[in-house]
Order: sequence, then C-alpha cells, then structure tokens
Amino acid sequence: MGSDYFERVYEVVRRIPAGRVSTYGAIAEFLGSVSAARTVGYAMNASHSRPDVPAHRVVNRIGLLTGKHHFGGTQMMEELLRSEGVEVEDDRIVGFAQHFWDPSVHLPREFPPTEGRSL
DNA sequence: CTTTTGACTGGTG
DNA sequence: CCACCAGCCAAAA
Repeated sequence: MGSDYFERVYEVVRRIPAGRVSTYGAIAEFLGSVSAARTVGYAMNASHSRPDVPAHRVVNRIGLLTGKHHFGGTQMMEELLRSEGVEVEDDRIVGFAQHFWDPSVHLPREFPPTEGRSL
C-alpha cells in the first residue's frame, strides 16, 4: 500500500505548515532522489482533485512560483501565499530562506509513519 | 509496446 | 548569464 509515488508526495505537501514553503527538489530528495523533482511537479499537476494538498506552498529551488499557471487565475498562487503571510514580489518569494521548510529536517526519515496514521 | 512531455535540479561548457 | 544534458517517475498519444 502507499506504493504510489504521488501519494507520498501529497503526504509530504500536506505537512507543510501555513506560512512556510518547500521545493520540488527538497521533497524529491526526501523521498529518495533529487532527480525526481520533475515528478514532484507532475504530482502537483495531478493534485487538482486533492483539495487537502496545499500545492501553492511548493515552489522551485530559488523560490520562484513556477507553477502559478496551474491555479486558474494567474495570481491565485501568489494570493494564497500572501494570505498566509508569505510576501511575493515578481513571482518570487521574498526572504525565501526564512520561509523554506525542509521535509528532511521536519519529518521522520521513514514516511509516512506506520503507526498512528490518520487518513 | 515506444516516445514524448512535464509545476525540477545540478553539473558542464 | 545562457544552452545543453542526464537522471527520475508517471500519464498520454
């Protein structure tokens, strides 16, 4: 179970706290290989039917809102981030390093946890 | 079945 | 700074 890579990506993204952001590469690295970063982006593309997945909190390695075109309105992603206290300027997150949330640091190495799992 | 294409990243030139 | 390439995973044609 849970063998789907996408599902693991969604689980990680769900743990990103409001007001924080992570990157495709950081998530991919946490799940095994940084090279799978594109797949993480692809998973986000497929997360449309997943209202519980805050895809707007995932940006590229320099804090650029590369996926903003997939949020209906072109500025929807930016609006969502601003509403959470993340300042955005020119499609880029201001003070990206301060908002960056690394799953490899904040989540247990084995993920998702096999016990006390609530889905 | 094979090929192409992505919301990516790091390295090389 | 820009162009190109390889690596990884899944879906669509």
